[in-house]
Amino acid sequence: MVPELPEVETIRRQLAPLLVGRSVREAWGHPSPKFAAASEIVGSSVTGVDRRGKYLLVNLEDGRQLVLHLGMTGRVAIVPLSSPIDEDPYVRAWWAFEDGEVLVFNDVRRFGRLAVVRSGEYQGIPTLAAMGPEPLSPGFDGRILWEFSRRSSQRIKTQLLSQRPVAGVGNIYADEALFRAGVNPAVRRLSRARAELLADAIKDVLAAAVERGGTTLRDYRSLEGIGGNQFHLQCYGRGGLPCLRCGVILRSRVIDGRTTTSCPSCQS
DNA sequence: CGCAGCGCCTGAAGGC
DNA sequence: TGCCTTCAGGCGCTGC
Repeated sequence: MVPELPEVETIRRQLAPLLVGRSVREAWGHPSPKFAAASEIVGSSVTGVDRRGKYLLVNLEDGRQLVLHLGMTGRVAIVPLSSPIDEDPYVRAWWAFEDGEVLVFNDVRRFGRLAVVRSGEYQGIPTLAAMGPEPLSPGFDGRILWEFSRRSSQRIKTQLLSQRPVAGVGNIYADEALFRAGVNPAVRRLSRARAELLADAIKDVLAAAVERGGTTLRDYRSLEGIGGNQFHLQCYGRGGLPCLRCGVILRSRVIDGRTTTSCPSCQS
């Protein structure tokens, strides 16, 4: 639904070859402080596109980065300059390149945002500055989750969504990983053994979703269309339906403001 | 410093 | 059919 790590990574892979080497000739940002910085990179050229958690990092030749967060409903697209960009009321920013194509950032609900920073200087973007390790990197393992949970008073699901123990996990993949690891989303501490199970589940769930091009539910679209992971969800969105492992009816409830689905038996 | 609470947004879906 | 309410939710900000 919402772009989480697999969806942002899918977009990054599609966007990178389309942007690298191009120079911004003209740009516009919605006057809201969330988007207004778009025009600061006129004259800069793109050297690469990276990702940290759910943030897209567009590297510029002048040592700065355009940081994009898609929020819930954000989308990016590359379109010809001749397209009717102004007719879409939800375009929040665009960047026109020398060669006549335009990167468009569309976001109906304006939960997304963008920033232009000196490369790696994220003090103005608190979640990015405090971001935990990339889950598909060697720097992430069960010990990280175990130690974080020892120091935290929050429920494990809320810890994951904070982006601090691990990067890029949102509501869909938190529910999926907790289900597959057999961990109750409401617990506040993890045993070392359960932390290992949860770390492995996070890696498995995210890696599989990246391979499938992300999960397409309501809002997410990659540049090239839709992902395929929605057909492989075992827990998210299945409240009231039988657990695929044990048959007990899955329970949906709100934990710290987030709809959460879990198995009362497998995740006890 | 950690964390709870709140506000931001608007289309979709559900109730009557 | 149409109006009203509720829901979706990532993250920044504020204040304890």
